[in-house]
Amino acid sequence: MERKITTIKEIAKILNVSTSTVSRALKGHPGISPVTTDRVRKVAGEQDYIPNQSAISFNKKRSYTLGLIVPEFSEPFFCSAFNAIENIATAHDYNIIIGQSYDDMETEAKLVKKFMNHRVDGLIISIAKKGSDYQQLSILEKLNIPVVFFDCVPDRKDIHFVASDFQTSLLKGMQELITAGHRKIALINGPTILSATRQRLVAYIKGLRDHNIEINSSLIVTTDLSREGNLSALNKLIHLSNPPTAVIVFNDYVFLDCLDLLNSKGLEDLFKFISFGNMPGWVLYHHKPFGSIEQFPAEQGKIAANMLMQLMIGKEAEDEPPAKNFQKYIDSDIVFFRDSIKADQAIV
Amino acid sequence: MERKITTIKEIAKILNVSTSTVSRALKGHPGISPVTTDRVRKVAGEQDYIPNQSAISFNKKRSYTLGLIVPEFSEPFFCSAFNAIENIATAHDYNIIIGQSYDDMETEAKLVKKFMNHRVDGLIISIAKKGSDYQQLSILEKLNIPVVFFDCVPDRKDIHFVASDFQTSLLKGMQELITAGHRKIALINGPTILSATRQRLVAYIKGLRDHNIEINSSLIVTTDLSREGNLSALNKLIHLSNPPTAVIVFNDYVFLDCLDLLNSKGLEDLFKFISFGNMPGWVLYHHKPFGSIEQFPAEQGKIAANMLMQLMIGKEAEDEPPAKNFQKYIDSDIVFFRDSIKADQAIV
DNA sequence: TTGAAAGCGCTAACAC
DNA sequence: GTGTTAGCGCTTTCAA
Repeated sequence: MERKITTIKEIAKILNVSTSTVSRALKGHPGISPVTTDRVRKVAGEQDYIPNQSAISFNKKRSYTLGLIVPEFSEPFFCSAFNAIENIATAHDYNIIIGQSYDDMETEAKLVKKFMNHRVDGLIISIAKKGSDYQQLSILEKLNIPVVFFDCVPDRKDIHFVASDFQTSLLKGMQELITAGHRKIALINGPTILSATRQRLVAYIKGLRDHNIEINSSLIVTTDLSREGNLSALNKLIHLSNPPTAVIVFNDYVFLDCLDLLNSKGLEDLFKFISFGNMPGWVLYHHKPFGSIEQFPAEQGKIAANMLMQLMIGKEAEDEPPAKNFQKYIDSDIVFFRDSIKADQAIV
Repeated sequence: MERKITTIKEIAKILNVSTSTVSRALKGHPGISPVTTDRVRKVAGEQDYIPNQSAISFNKKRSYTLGLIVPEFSEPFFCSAFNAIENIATAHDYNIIIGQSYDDMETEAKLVKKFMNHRVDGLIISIAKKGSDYQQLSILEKLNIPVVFFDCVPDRKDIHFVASDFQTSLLKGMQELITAGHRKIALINGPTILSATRQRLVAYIKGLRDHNIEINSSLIVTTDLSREGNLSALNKLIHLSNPPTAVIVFNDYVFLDCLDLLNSKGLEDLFKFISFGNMPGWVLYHHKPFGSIEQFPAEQGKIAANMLMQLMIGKEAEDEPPAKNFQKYIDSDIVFFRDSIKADQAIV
C-alpha cells in the first residue's frame, strides 16, 4: 500500500536516458537540450518526483541547515530573533534546526553534538547563562564551521558576534532621572554569572559618577530572576531607612513583578523604573515604566543570520576564512513614558 | 586547514577490522566482543568520530525528523505547544523542523513540500486559518506519512487530531455571568473563515438559549483581529442604544485592546469580559477579565506529539495503519477572577 | 548534448 | 564474532 517515491533512476529508465541527464535536466543545467529537459520534467511531474534532500546533503556534504541555540524559546525576545533568522534562512533556502539550552551548559553541549551529527553548515547561538565556557564549541572551530554569537556572547575577540550595547541608553535614562531630580537610584541586577549583569553594573556606576553621585551599595541588590527573588530584592529597597526614588531593574519580568508588589501595598507611586525590554510592544503599552531599553532582537537576529550566510557562502566559494571577524554592537534605544506617573495608570 | 571528520571506514582501517564491525561496535551490538567494542570506541574517541546523520538517514530512509507547522511562532500559544512537542521529540531522539504558515495556504503548501524533500517521518500541524483546504497534505497521505492536527483542525473524520473543546467552559462562563444578573451579553467574534469562530458562535447561542435569553443580533459583532478591528467592534457595542453589560471576546488580544479603549474613555466599569486565553499566565495576572478560558497549548502539544510518536513507531514496527484514528478533544478550563471588579484594578 | 561510472558514509543481509 | 558485499539516491568528473 505504501507508495514509493519515484527516484531519478526510475525517471531515467522510463525515458531511456541516463540518471545524470535527468539530474541535470531537473535543475536546468544548460548543457541539456530543451527538448530533453522538458521531457524529463514532464515525467517527473507525472511521477510526483520529490527530490531526496537526505541524499543530496549526503552527496554534497552540505546540509543546507543552520543550527540555532537559544536559552529558551518561550522568551519573546528569542521568538523575535528566531523570526528574523528564519526569514533570512528561508530566503537562502536554508533550514533551521533549533535547540533550547535552558541556560544549561551541558544541554548546550549536547545540542552542539547533535548539530554536528547533522552536519549543520553554521551555527547561531546565544550562549547559556549558567557558566558557558565556550569549550563545547571548539569542535566547530576545528572543523571550520562558522559560528555567530548574538545577544549573550562570550568575552573573546576572535569570534563573530552581534550584541546590544545598552550603555549609552542606560546613561541616557539615568540622565533623565537625574534631571527629574532623582538622586537615590537603585539597581536590581541579575545573577552575577551573567556578563549582562556586569555590564549593567558598570554602566550604572558610570552613570552615577558622571553626575557626581556617590555610590551607595545598599541601593544595589540582586535577584536570581525568580519571582520570589524579584520581590525580595524590591522589598529590600522598600524597607531601606533611606529608600531610593528610582529603580533600574534587570529586565521587564522583574519590572512586572515589582509592579505587582507595589500595587498590592498601595505604593504604586513609590518608584520610577527603568527596565530592559524583553516584552513585545503591547505589554509595555499596558505597563509603562519610566523608561524602557529596547534591544531589538529581530535586528540582532537579522544581522547574525546575514553574517552567518556570508560566512557560509564565503566558505563555499573559497576556502579562506574572512580576514577579520564580523563584530557588531547594535545600539539599544531607550523609550521614555513620561506621562506615566503612577503605576496604576499603566493601563492607558 | 579544514580537518575532515573521521569516518567509520577510516576507523576500520586503523584497527584492521571491517566497517560493519565498527558500525556494530559503535552502537553496542551484542554480537561484537567486548574487547573489540572497546578498541573501536577508543579509536573513535581519539579520532573525534562524529556519526554522519545525513548518511544514516539516507541509508535507513528515515530522517528522524518531524515537521511542525504553526501559523506564527510569535504567539505564546504556539511557543508553549512547541516546547511541549520539542521535549517529547528530544526524548525520542527526534528533531523538529519548523515552519510558519502565517495563516497562508500557499506558504503552508510550500512548507509541506520542503518537509517532503526532507522526508520528515511525520507532521504536526495547526492549519492555516485563511482557507486551508487540506489538499496540500494529500501527498503525505499517499506516502503514508502520519499527520497529527492540533489546535486548528480541519472538519474531517478520517484524521488524527487533538483540539480544545471550549463549549463547556464557555457555557460555564455564561452561566456565571447570568447568575450575576447579566442578561445582555455580547460576543466579539473572529473572522468567519475560522472554525473557532463558528464554534464560539454556536456555544454562545446555546448558552443564551439554555437560559431562555433571546438572541439579539446587534450584540454579535466581529473583528478581523487587528487592533482597529477590535476597537471598532467594541465601539459598536458601546454606542448601542441598549448596550450589553458583559462581553465575550474572541481572545486575549481582543480583550487587551478593549481594556485600552475603555480606560481611555474612563469607562473601565462598563463591561465584564470573558476571554479566550492565548497569553502566558503572568499577563492575566496583570489584566484580569471576569473569566478566562484556558486551552492548554502545552497539553495539546504533548498529546499531539505522543500521538505522532505512536504513529511513527507503529509504522516502523508493522506496516498497518492503526485501525482507528487518534482523536481527542481536551477540555478547556475557565478561570474566574471574581475579585476584579474594575478594569483599572486589573493590575493587582 | 549525453552517458558511464565512481562514490559520498553508513547499514544490514548473508556468509563464514 | 567478524567480514563481504551490495546498495540507499544523487552529483559529478570524465569520456564520448
